[in-house]
Amino acid sequence: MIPANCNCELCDLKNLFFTNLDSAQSNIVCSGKTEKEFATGELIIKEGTLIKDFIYLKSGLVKLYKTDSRQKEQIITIARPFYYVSLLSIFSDEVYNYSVTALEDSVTCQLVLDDIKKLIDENASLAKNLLREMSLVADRIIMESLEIKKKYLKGRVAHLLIYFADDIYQKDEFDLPLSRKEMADYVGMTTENVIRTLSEFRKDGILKIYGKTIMIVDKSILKSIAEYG
Amino acid sequence: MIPANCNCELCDLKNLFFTNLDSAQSNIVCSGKTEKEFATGELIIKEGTLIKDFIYLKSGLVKLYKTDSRQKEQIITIARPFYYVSLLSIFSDEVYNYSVTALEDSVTCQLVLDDIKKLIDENASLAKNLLREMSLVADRIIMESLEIKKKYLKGRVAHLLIYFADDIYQKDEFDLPLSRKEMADYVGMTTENVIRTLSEFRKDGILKIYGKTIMIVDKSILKSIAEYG
DNA sequence: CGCGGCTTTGATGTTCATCAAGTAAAGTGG
DNA sequence: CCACTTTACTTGATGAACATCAAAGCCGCG
Repeated sequence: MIPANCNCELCDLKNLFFTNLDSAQSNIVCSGKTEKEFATGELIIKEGTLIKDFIYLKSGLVKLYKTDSRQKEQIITIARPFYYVSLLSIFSDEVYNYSVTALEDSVTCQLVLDDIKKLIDENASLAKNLLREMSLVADRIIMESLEIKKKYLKGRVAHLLIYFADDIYQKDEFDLPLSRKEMADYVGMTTENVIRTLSEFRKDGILKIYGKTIMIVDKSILKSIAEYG
Repeated sequence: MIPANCNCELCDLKNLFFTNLDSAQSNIVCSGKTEKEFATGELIIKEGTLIKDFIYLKSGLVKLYKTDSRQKEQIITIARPFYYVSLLSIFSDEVYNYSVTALEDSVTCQLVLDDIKKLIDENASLAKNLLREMSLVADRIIMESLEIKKKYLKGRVAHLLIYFADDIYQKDEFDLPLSRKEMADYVGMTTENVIRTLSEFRKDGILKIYGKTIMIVDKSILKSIAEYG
Protein backbone atom coordinates (compact mmCIF):
# COMPACT_ATOMS: atom_id res chain seq x y z
CA MET A 1 0.00 0.00 0.00
CA ILE A 2 1.29 3.38 -0.97
CA PRO A 3 0.58 5.81 1.84
CA ALA A 4 -1.68 8.70 1.00
CA ASN A 5 0.94 11.28 1.85
CA CYS A 6 3.48 9.85 -0.60
CA ASN A 7 4.35 12.21 -3.38
CA CYS A 8 7.08 10.07 -4.92
CA GLU A 9 4.78 9.03 -7.73
CA LEU A 10 4.85 12.60 -8.95
CA CYS A 11 8.61 12.93 -8.71
CA ASP A 12 10.47 12.98 -12.03
CA LEU A 13 13.44 11.38 -10.39
CA LYS A 14 11.44 8.31 -9.48
CA ASN A 15 11.56 7.28 -13.12
CA LEU A 16 15.31 7.41 -13.18
CA PHE A 17 15.68 4.65 -10.64
CA PHE A 18 12.51 3.30 -9.19
CA THR A 19 10.82 1.92 -12.22
CA ASN A 20 8.97 -1.38 -11.92
CA LEU A 21 8.70 -1.43 -8.16
CA ASP A 22 5.81 -3.31 -6.69
CA SER A 23 3.73 -1.48 -4.13
CA ALA A 24 5.54 -2.94 -1.12
CA GLN A 25 8.82 -1.78 -2.58
CA SER A 26 7.41 1.63 -3.44
CA ASN A 27 6.35 1.90 0.13
CA ILE A 28 9.86 1.27 1.41
CA VAL A 29 11.15 3.99 -0.85
CA CYS A 30 8.41 6.42 -0.09
CA SER A 31 8.13 6.07 3.64
CA GLY A 32 11.88 5.73 4.10
CA LYS A 33 12.88 8.81 2.22
CA THR A 34 13.92 12.10 3.78
CA GLU A 35 13.83 15.41 2.01
CA LYS A 36 16.24 18.10 3.11
CA GLU A 37 16.64 21.73 2.16
CA PHE A 38 20.00 23.43 1.88
CA ALA A 39 20.65 27.13 1.50
CA THR A 40 23.33 28.42 -0.86
CA GLY A 41 26.72 27.68 0.62
CA GLU A 42 25.51 24.95 2.96
CA LEU A 43 27.44 21.71 3.19
CA ILE A 44 25.51 18.65 2.01
CA ILE A 45 28.19 15.97 2.17
CA LYS A 46 31.46 16.20 4.02
CA GLU A 47 34.54 14.38 2.73
CA GLY A 48 35.59 11.59 5.06
CA THR A 49 32.19 11.00 6.65
CA LEU A 50 30.50 7.63 6.63
CA ILE A 51 28.29 6.84 3.68
CA LYS A 52 24.93 5.87 5.09
CA ASP A 53 22.51 7.21 2.52
CA PHE A 54 21.81 7.28 -1.14
CA ILE A 55 21.30 10.97 -1.85
CA TYR A 56 20.02 12.65 -4.95
CA LEU A 57 19.36 16.20 -5.90
CA LYS A 58 15.74 17.20 -6.40
CA SER A 59 16.34 20.86 -7.15
CA GLY A 60 19.12 23.40 -7.04
CA LEU A 61 22.76 23.29 -8.01
CA VAL A 62 25.74 21.77 -6.21
CA LYS A 63 29.51 21.45 -6.45
CA LEU A 64 31.50 18.29 -5.73
CA TYR A 65 35.02 18.94 -4.55
CA LYS A 66 37.99 17.65 -2.68
CA THR A 67 40.01 19.57 -0.12
CA ASP A 68 43.71 18.81 0.13
CA SER A 69 46.04 19.01 3.09
CA ARG A 70 46.74 22.68 2.40
CA GLN A 71 43.02 23.51 2.45
CA LYS A 72 43.02 24.04 -1.29
CA GLU A 73 39.82 22.97 -2.99
CA GLN A 74 39.58 21.15 -6.30
CA ILE A 75 36.16 21.09 -7.87
CA ILE A 76 35.34 17.74 -9.47
CA THR A 77 32.07 18.75 -11.07
CA ILE A 78 29.04 20.98 -10.83
CA ALA A 79 25.63 19.47 -11.19
CA ARG A 80 21.95 20.04 -11.55
CA PRO A 81 19.26 17.49 -10.71
CA PHE A 82 19.31 14.41 -12.96
CA TYR A 83 22.91 15.11 -13.89
CA TYR A 84 24.30 14.07 -10.60
CA VAL A 85 23.37 11.75 -7.84
CA SER A 86 25.63 10.54 -5.12
CA LEU A 87 26.70 7.41 -6.94
CA LEU A 88 30.45 7.85 -6.77
CA SER A 89 32.04 5.80 -4.02
CA ILE A 90 28.83 4.63 -2.44
CA PHE A 91 29.05 1.04 -3.60
CA SER A 92 32.79 0.72 -3.13
CA ASP A 93 33.79 2.74 -0.11
CA GLU A 94 32.84 3.33 3.48
CA VAL A 95 33.41 7.07 3.46
CA TYR A 96 32.99 9.87 0.97
CA ASN A 97 36.07 10.86 -1.02
CA TYR A 98 34.67 14.31 -1.69
CA SER A 99 32.42 17.01 -0.31
CA VAL A 100 29.24 18.47 -1.76
CA THR A 101 28.03 22.02 -1.16
CA ALA A 102 24.97 23.86 -2.44
CA LEU A 103 25.69 26.60 -4.97
CA GLU A 104 22.02 27.59 -5.04
CA ASP A 105 19.23 26.79 -2.61
CA SER A 106 18.80 23.08 -3.09
CA VAL A 107 16.63 20.17 -2.04
CA THR A 108 17.88 16.62 -1.69
CA CYS A 109 16.04 13.40 -1.20
CA GLN A 110 17.79 10.61 0.60
CA LEU A 111 17.23 6.97 1.26
CA VAL A 112 19.03 4.64 3.61
CA LEU A 113 21.69 2.91 1.51
CA ASP A 114 21.09 -0.46 3.11
CA ASP A 115 17.47 -0.28 2.01
CA ILE A 116 18.59 0.31 -1.55
CA LYS A 117 20.93 -2.65 -1.35
CA LYS A 118 18.11 -4.83 -0.14
CA LEU A 119 15.86 -3.59 -2.92
CA ILE A 120 18.50 -4.56 -5.47
CA ASP A 121 18.14 -8.15 -4.32
CA GLU A 122 14.51 -8.13 -5.27
CA ASN A 123 14.46 -5.84 -8.22
CA ALA A 124 16.83 -6.18 -11.13
CA SER A 125 15.60 -3.12 -12.98
CA LEU A 126 16.66 -0.96 -10.04
CA ALA A 127 20.13 -2.47 -10.32
CA LYS A 128 20.26 -1.77 -14.03
CA ASN A 129 19.10 1.79 -13.51
CA LEU A 130 21.76 2.33 -10.91
CA LEU A 131 24.41 0.84 -13.18
CA ARG A 132 23.30 3.07 -16.03
CA GLU A 133 23.28 6.25 -13.97
CA MET A 134 26.57 5.53 -12.28
CA SER A 135 28.12 4.85 -15.64
CA LEU A 136 26.74 8.15 -16.94
CA VAL A 137 27.92 10.19 -13.98
CA ALA A 138 31.41 8.71 -14.06
CA ASP A 139 31.74 9.05 -17.82
CA ARG A 140 30.69 12.65 -17.76
CA ILE A 141 33.13 13.58 -15.02
CA ILE A 142 36.03 11.77 -16.65
CA MET A 143 35.41 13.17 -20.12
CA GLU A 144 34.91 16.65 -18.71
CA SER A 145 38.20 16.51 -16.87
CA LEU A 146 40.01 15.45 -20.04
CA GLU A 147 38.42 18.37 -21.88
CA ILE A 148 39.67 20.82 -19.28
CA LYS A 149 43.10 19.25 -19.08
CA LYS A 150 43.87 19.72 -22.74
CA LYS A 151 43.09 23.43 -22.90
CA TYR A 152 44.89 26.59 -21.90
CA LEU A 153 43.38 28.94 -19.37
CA LYS A 154 41.41 30.98 -21.92
CA GLY A 155 39.90 27.83 -23.36
CA ARG A 156 39.01 26.53 -19.92
CA VAL A 157 37.25 29.70 -18.85
CA ALA A 158 35.43 29.97 -22.16
CA HIS A 159 34.40 26.32 -21.84
CA LEU A 160 33.03 26.95 -18.37
CA LEU A 161 31.03 29.99 -19.50
CA ILE A 162 29.55 28.09 -22.42
CA TYR A 163 28.67 25.29 -20.02
CA PHE A 164 26.76 27.69 -17.78
CA ALA A 165 25.03 29.36 -20.70
CA ASP A 166 24.03 26.23 -22.60
CA ASP A 167 23.73 23.45 -20.05
CA ILE A 168 22.90 25.09 -16.76
CA TYR A 169 20.94 28.26 -17.50
CA GLN A 170 20.00 27.97 -21.18
CA LYS A 171 20.51 31.72 -21.45
CA ASP A 172 23.36 33.95 -22.56
CA GLU A 173 22.90 36.21 -19.58
CA PHE A 174 23.15 34.68 -16.15
CA ASP A 175 24.49 35.09 -12.64
CA LEU A 176 27.59 33.04 -12.02
CA PRO A 177 26.90 30.54 -9.25
CA LEU A 178 30.62 30.40 -8.53
CA SER A 179 32.98 32.91 -7.00
CA ARG A 180 36.13 33.74 -8.96
CA LYS A 181 38.03 31.51 -6.59
CA GLU A 182 35.65 28.61 -7.22
CA MET A 183 36.02 29.04 -10.97
CA ALA A 184 39.76 28.81 -10.41
CA ASP A 185 39.30 25.69 -8.28
CA TYR A 186 37.33 24.14 -11.10
CA VAL A 187 39.68 24.89 -13.97
CA GLY A 188 42.78 24.29 -11.87
CA MET A 189 44.33 27.74 -12.09
CA THR A 190 44.78 30.73 -9.79
CA THR A 191 42.03 33.19 -8.97
CA GLU A 192 44.04 36.09 -10.35
CA ASN A 193 44.46 34.50 -13.74
CA VAL A 194 40.80 33.60 -14.01
CA ILE A 195 39.97 37.25 -13.32
CA ARG A 196 42.53 38.41 -15.85
CA THR A 197 41.02 36.12 -18.47
CA LEU A 198 37.51 37.39 -17.78
CA SER A 199 38.75 40.97 -18.01
CA GLU A 200 40.40 40.19 -21.31
CA PHE A 201 37.16 38.74 -22.68
CA ARG A 202 35.44 41.92 -21.53
CA LYS A 203 38.02 44.18 -23.18
CA ASP A 204 37.72 42.20 -26.39
CA GLY A 205 33.97 42.73 -26.38
CA ILE A 206 33.16 39.05 -25.93
CA LEU A 207 31.50 39.51 -22.53
CA LYS A 208 29.86 42.13 -20.39
CA ILE A 209 30.53 41.68 -16.70
CA TYR A 210 28.66 43.23 -13.77
CA GLY A 211 30.01 41.50 -10.70
CA LYS A 212 28.59 38.01 -10.84
CA THR A 213 26.34 38.78 -13.78
CA ILE A 214 27.72 37.67 -17.12
CA MET A 215 26.37 38.63 -20.52
CA ILE A 216 27.79 36.76 -23.46
CA VAL A 217 28.01 39.25 -26.33
CA ASP A 218 29.88 37.28 -28.96
CA LYS A 219 29.08 33.65 -28.43
CA SER A 220 30.60 32.31 -31.62
CA ILE A 221 34.02 33.67 -30.72
CA LEU A 222 33.65 32.37 -27.17
CA LYS A 223 32.77 28.96 -28.54
CA SER A 224 35.76 28.85 -30.81
CA ILE A 225 38.00 29.84 -27.89
CA ALA A 226 36.40 27.09 -25.83
CA GLU A 227 37.09 24.57 -28.55
CA TYR A 228 40.51 25.51 -29.81
CA GLY A 229 41.94 27.48 -26.89
CA MET B 1 26.07 -28.63 -15.43
CA ILE B 2 29.48 -27.09 -15.64
CA PRO B 3 31.28 -28.41 -18.68
CA ALA B 4 34.42 -30.34 -18.05
CA ASN B 5 36.54 -27.99 -20.09
CA CYS B 6 35.54 -24.94 -18.08
CA ASN B 7 38.39 -23.35 -16.23
CA CYS B 8 36.46 -20.37 -14.92
CA GLU B 9 36.24 -21.94 -11.49
CA LEU B 10 39.98 -21.52 -11.19
CA CYS B 11 40.00 -17.93 -12.37
CA ASP B 12 40.67 -15.33 -9.67
CA LEU B 13 38.52 -12.86 -11.52
CA LYS B 14 35.48 -15.06 -11.18
CA ASN B 15 35.29 -14.08 -7.54
CA LEU B 16 35.16 -10.41 -8.40
CA PHE B 17 31.89 -10.69 -10.23
CA PHE B 18 30.48 -14.15 -10.53
CA THR B 19 29.95 -15.06 -6.95
CA ASN B 20 26.82 -16.97 -6.03
CA LEU B 21 25.94 -18.18 -9.49
CA ASP B 22 23.97 -21.38 -9.76
CA SER B 23 25.32 -23.98 -12.14
CA ALA B 24 23.09 -23.00 -15.06
CA GLN B 25 24.33 -19.44 -14.71
CA SER B 26 27.93 -20.55 -14.36
CA ASN B 27 27.47 -22.44 -17.57
CA ILE B 28 26.30 -19.36 -19.44
CA VAL B 29 29.37 -17.51 -18.25
CA CYS B 30 31.76 -20.32 -18.92
CA SER B 31 30.57 -21.49 -22.30
CA GLY B 32 29.85 -17.96 -23.50
CA LYS B 33 33.21 -16.48 -22.70
CA THR B 34 35.98 -15.79 -25.18
CA GLU B 35 39.59 -15.42 -24.28
CA LYS B 36 41.79 -13.31 -26.52
CA GLU B 37 45.49 -12.63 -26.58
CA PHE B 38 46.98 -9.29 -27.49
CA ALA B 39 50.62 -8.50 -28.16
CA THR B 40 52.21 -5.31 -26.86
CA GLY B 41 50.91 -2.39 -28.86
CA GLU B 42 47.81 -4.16 -30.12
CA LEU B 43 44.47 -2.41 -30.03
CA ILE B 44 41.92 -4.04 -27.74
CA ILE B 45 39.08 -1.53 -27.87
CA LYS B 46 38.65 1.23 -30.41
CA GLU B 47 36.94 4.47 -29.47
CA GLY B 48 33.63 4.89 -31.27
CA THR B 49 32.95 1.20 -31.85
CA LEU B 50 29.79 -0.48 -30.64
CA ILE B 51 29.85 -1.92 -27.16
CA LYS B 52 28.84 -5.53 -27.48
CA ASP B 53 30.90 -7.24 -24.82
CA PHE B 54 31.85 -7.05 -21.22
CA ILE B 55 35.63 -7.29 -21.32
CA TYR B 56 38.05 -7.77 -18.50
CA LEU B 57 41.76 -8.13 -18.28
CA LYS B 58 43.11 -11.52 -17.22
CA SER B 59 46.79 -10.68 -17.51
CA GLY B 60 49.03 -7.98 -18.86
CA LEU B 61 48.89 -4.20 -18.75
CA VAL B 62 46.78 -1.77 -20.77
CA LYS B 63 46.26 1.93 -21.35
CA LEU B 64 42.88 3.65 -21.73
CA TYR B 65 42.99 6.78 -23.82
CA LYS B 66 41.09 9.19 -25.95
CA THR B 67 42.22 10.56 -29.30
CA ASP B 68 41.14 14.07 -30.20
CA SER B 69 40.49 15.62 -33.58
CA ARG B 70 44.15 16.53 -33.96
CA GLN B 71 45.25 12.93 -33.35
CA LYS B 72 46.61 13.83 -29.95
CA GLU B 73 46.18 11.13 -27.35
CA GLN B 74 45.19 11.66 -23.74
CA ILE B 75 45.75 8.71 -21.46
CA ILE B 76 42.93 8.27 -18.96
CA THR B 77 44.50 5.50 -16.93
CA ILE B 78 46.84 2.54 -16.98
CA ALA B 79 45.68 -0.72 -15.52
CA ARG B 80 46.57 -4.20 -14.46
CA PRO B 81 44.11 -7.06 -14.01
CA PHE B 82 41.63 -6.50 -11.18
CA TYR B 83 42.24 -2.76 -11.34
CA TYR B 84 40.36 -2.23 -14.48
CA VAL B 85 37.57 -3.82 -16.35
CA SER B 86 35.61 -2.29 -19.15
CA LEU B 87 32.92 -0.90 -16.92
CA LEU B 88 33.03 2.71 -18.03
CA SER B 89 30.29 3.57 -20.50
CA ILE B 90 29.05 0.05 -20.98
CA PHE B 91 25.80 0.49 -19.09
CA SER B 92 25.10 4.00 -20.31
CA ASP B 93 26.32 4.26 -23.86
CA GLU B 94 26.16 2.48 -27.18
CA VAL B 95 29.76 3.10 -28.17
CA TYR B 96 33.07 3.34 -26.39
CA ASN B 97 34.26 6.80 -25.47
CA TYR B 98 37.86 5.69 -25.35
CA SER B 99 40.34 3.20 -26.76
CA VAL B 100 42.31 0.49 -24.99
CA THR B 101 45.72 -0.77 -26.13
CA ALA B 102 48.01 -3.41 -24.65
CA LEU B 103 51.20 -2.06 -23.07
CA GLU B 104 52.44 -5.57 -22.40
CA ASP B 105 51.31 -8.88 -23.87
CA SER B 106 47.84 -9.25 -22.43
CA VAL B 107 44.94 -11.65 -22.24
CA THR B 108 41.32 -10.58 -22.02
CA CYS B 109 38.22 -12.53 -21.27
CA GLN B 110 34.97 -11.30 -22.72
CA LEU B 111 31.33 -12.06 -22.35
CA VAL B 112 28.40 -10.92 -24.44
CA LEU B 113 27.01 -7.86 -22.67
CA ASP B 114 23.42 -8.89 -23.22
CA ASP B 115 24.10 -12.12 -21.39
CA ILE B 116 25.41 -10.17 -18.43
CA LYS B 117 22.31 -8.00 -18.46
CA LYS B 118 20.13 -11.08 -18.43
CA LEU B 119 22.12 -12.56 -15.58
CA ILE B 120 21.56 -9.40 -13.56
CA ASP B 121 17.84 -10.07 -13.72
CA GLU B 122 18.33 -13.37 -11.98
CA ASN B 123 21.24 -12.68 -9.74
CA ALA B 124 21.39 -9.67 -7.46
CA SER B 125 24.87 -10.38 -6.17
CA LEU B 126 26.23 -10.01 -9.68
CA ALA B 127 24.57 -6.61 -9.86
CA LYS B 128 26.09 -5.59 -6.56
CA ASN B 129 29.52 -6.77 -7.63
CA LEU B 130 29.27 -4.80 -10.83
CA LEU B 131 28.14 -1.71 -8.94
CA ARG B 132 31.04 -2.07 -6.53
CA GLU B 133 33.65 -2.54 -9.24
CA MET B 134 32.33 0.25 -11.42
CA SER B 135 32.32 2.53 -8.43
CA LEU B 136 35.93 1.56 -7.68
CA VAL B 137 37.15 2.04 -11.22
CA ALA B 138 35.48 5.41 -11.59
CA ASP B 139 36.63 6.64 -8.19
CA ARG B 140 40.19 5.67 -8.86
CA ILE B 141 40.30 7.40 -12.23
CA ILE B 142 38.70 10.57 -10.92
CA MET B 143 40.91 10.83 -7.84
CA GLU B 144 44.00 10.07 -9.90
CA SER B 145 43.20 12.82 -12.36
CA LEU B 146 42.77 15.31 -9.52
CA GLU B 147 46.14 14.27 -8.12
CA ILE B 148 47.82 14.90 -11.44
CA LYS B 149 46.01 18.14 -12.07
CA LYS B 150 47.25 19.79 -8.91
CA LYS B 151 50.94 19.14 -9.47
CA TYR B 152 53.65 20.70 -11.58
CA LEU B 153 55.46 18.65 -14.19
CA LYS B 154 58.15 17.40 -11.81
CA GLY B 155 55.54 16.21 -9.35
CA ARG B 156 53.56 14.51 -12.07
CA VAL B 157 56.52 12.59 -13.43
CA ALA B 158 57.66 11.61 -9.94
CA HIS B 159 54.15 10.49 -9.13
CA LEU B 160 54.05 8.32 -12.24
CA LEU B 161 57.41 6.71 -11.45
CA ILE B 162 56.33 5.95 -7.89
CA TYR B 163 53.14 4.48 -9.28
CA PHE B 164 55.08 2.13 -11.51
CA ALA B 165 57.51 1.17 -8.77
CA ASP B 166 54.96 0.62 -6.00
CA ASP B 167 51.70 -0.33 -7.66
CA ILE B 168 52.61 -1.92 -10.96
CA TYR B 169 56.00 -3.59 -10.56
CA GLN B 170 56.63 -3.60 -6.80
CA LYS B 171 60.28 -2.99 -7.55
CA ASP B 172 62.49 0.08 -7.70
CA GLU B 173 64.06 -1.05 -10.94
CA PHE B 174 61.77 -1.68 -13.87
CA ASP B 175 61.28 -1.22 -17.58
CA LEU B 176 58.93 1.61 -18.41
CA PRO B 177 55.93 0.22 -20.25
CA LEU B 178 55.34 3.65 -21.75
CA SER B 179 57.26 5.62 -24.32
CA ARG B 180 58.28 9.17 -23.41
CA LYS B 181 55.44 10.40 -25.57
CA GLU B 182 52.95 8.19 -23.74
CA MET B 183 54.18 9.46 -20.40
CA ALA B 184 53.57 12.96 -21.74
CA ASP B 185 50.07 11.94 -22.90
CA TYR B 186 49.35 10.69 -19.42
CA VAL B 187 50.56 13.68 -17.42
CA GLY B 188 49.27 16.18 -19.95
CA MET B 189 52.55 17.80 -20.94
CA THR B 190 54.90 17.71 -23.93
CA THR B 191 57.31 14.89 -24.66
CA GLU B 192 60.30 17.21 -24.52
CA ASN B 193 59.51 18.40 -21.05
CA VAL B 194 58.97 14.89 -19.73
CA ILE B 195 62.41 13.98 -21.05
CA ARG B 196 63.93 17.11 -19.55
CA THR B 197 62.41 16.24 -16.20
CA LEU B 198 63.73 12.68 -16.33
CA SER B 199 67.17 14.01 -17.26
CA GLU B 200 67.03 16.39 -14.35
CA PHE B 201 66.19 13.58 -11.95
CA ARG B 202 69.12 11.67 -13.39
CA LYS B 203 71.52 14.62 -12.99
CA ASP B 204 70.33 15.08 -9.43
CA GLY B 205 71.13 11.44 -8.69
CA ILE B 206 67.53 10.49 -8.03
CA LEU B 207 67.33 8.05 -10.95
CA LYS B 208 69.49 6.00 -13.21
CA ILE B 209 68.17 5.72 -16.74
CA TYR B 210 69.14 3.25 -19.42
CA GLY B 211 66.67 3.78 -22.22
CA LYS B 212 63.41 2.36 -20.90
CA THR B 213 64.99 0.91 -17.80
CA ILE B 214 64.56 3.03 -14.72
CA MET B 215 66.37 2.58 -11.44
CA ILE B 216 65.13 4.64 -8.55
CA VAL B 217 68.16 5.60 -6.49
CA ASP B 218 66.72 8.02 -3.99
CA LYS B 219 63.13 7.04 -3.43
CA SER B 220 62.44 9.29 -0.48
CA ILE B 221 63.31 12.41 -2.45
CA LEU B 222 61.28 11.16 -5.40
CA LYS B 223 58.34 10.58 -3.09
CA SER B 224 58.53 14.04 -1.62
CA ILE B 225 58.66 15.53 -5.12
CA ALA B 226 55.65 13.43 -6.03
CA GLU B 227 53.77 14.71 -3.02
CA TYR B 228 54.71 18.36 -2.87
CA GLY B 229 55.84 19.13 -6.42
C1' DC C 1 32.51 53.95 10.26
C1' DG C 2 35.77 50.36 9.75
C1' DC C 3 36.74 45.64 9.31
C1' DG C 4 37.17 41.41 6.51
C1' DG C 5 36.30 39.02 2.47
C1' DC C 6 36.09 39.12 -2.46
C1' DT C 7 37.72 41.24 -6.56
C1' DT C 8 40.87 43.60 -9.64
C1' DT C 9 45.26 45.17 -11.68
C1' DG C 10 50.27 45.35 -12.04
C1' DA C 11 55.10 43.66 -11.74
C1' DT C 12 58.14 39.82 -11.65
C1' DG C 13 60.04 35.37 -12.06
C1' DT C 14 58.99 30.44 -12.88
C1' DT C 15 57.14 26.84 -15.57
C1' DC C 16 56.08 25.28 -19.73
C1' DA C 17 55.21 24.80 -25.04
C1' DT C 18 57.17 25.43 -29.27
C1' DC C 19 60.64 25.37 -32.71
C1' DA C 20 64.89 23.63 -34.25
C1' DA C 21 68.52 20.39 -34.64
C1' DG C 22 70.88 16.49 -33.79
C1' DT C 23 71.61 11.54 -32.00
C1' DA C 24 70.29 6.87 -31.05
C1' DA C 25 67.45 2.99 -31.95
C1' DA C 26 64.41 0.20 -34.56
C1' DG C 27 62.22 -1.43 -38.50
C1' DT C 28 62.43 -2.32 -43.99
C1' DG C 29 63.82 -3.93 -48.31
C1' DG C 30 67.42 -5.50 -51.27
C1' DC D 1 73.60 -8.51 -43.23
C1' DC D 2 73.94 -3.85 -44.60
C1' DA D 3 72.23 0.60 -46.41
C1' DC D 4 68.13 3.13 -45.83
C1' DT D 5 64.18 5.00 -43.75
C1' DT D 6 61.54 5.95 -40.09
C1' DT D 7 60.54 6.55 -35.38
C1' DA D 8 61.92 7.54 -30.69
C1' DC D 9 64.75 10.12 -27.89
C1' DT D 10 67.57 14.15 -26.34
C1' DT D 11 69.28 18.94 -25.75
C1' DG D 12 69.18 23.92 -26.43
C1' DA D 13 67.09 28.46 -27.27
C1' DT D 14 63.12 31.37 -27.19
C1' DG D 15 58.81 33.29 -26.06
C1' DA D 16 54.19 32.33 -24.19
C1' DA D 17 51.45 30.94 -20.33
C1' DC D 18 51.10 30.93 -15.74
C1' DA D 19 51.96 31.45 -10.43
C1' DT D 20 53.28 34.39 -7.02
C1' DC D 21 53.70 38.60 -4.52
C1' DA D 22 52.08 43.12 -3.67
C1' DA D 23 48.73 46.72 -3.41
C1' DA D 24 44.57 48.85 -3.96
C1' DG D 25 39.39 49.13 -4.80
C1' DC D 26 34.86 47.38 -3.73
C1' DC D 27 31.04 45.82 -0.99
C1' DG D 28 28.35 43.95 2.68
C1' DC D 29 27.81 43.77 7.57
C1' DG D 30 28.28 44.52 12.35
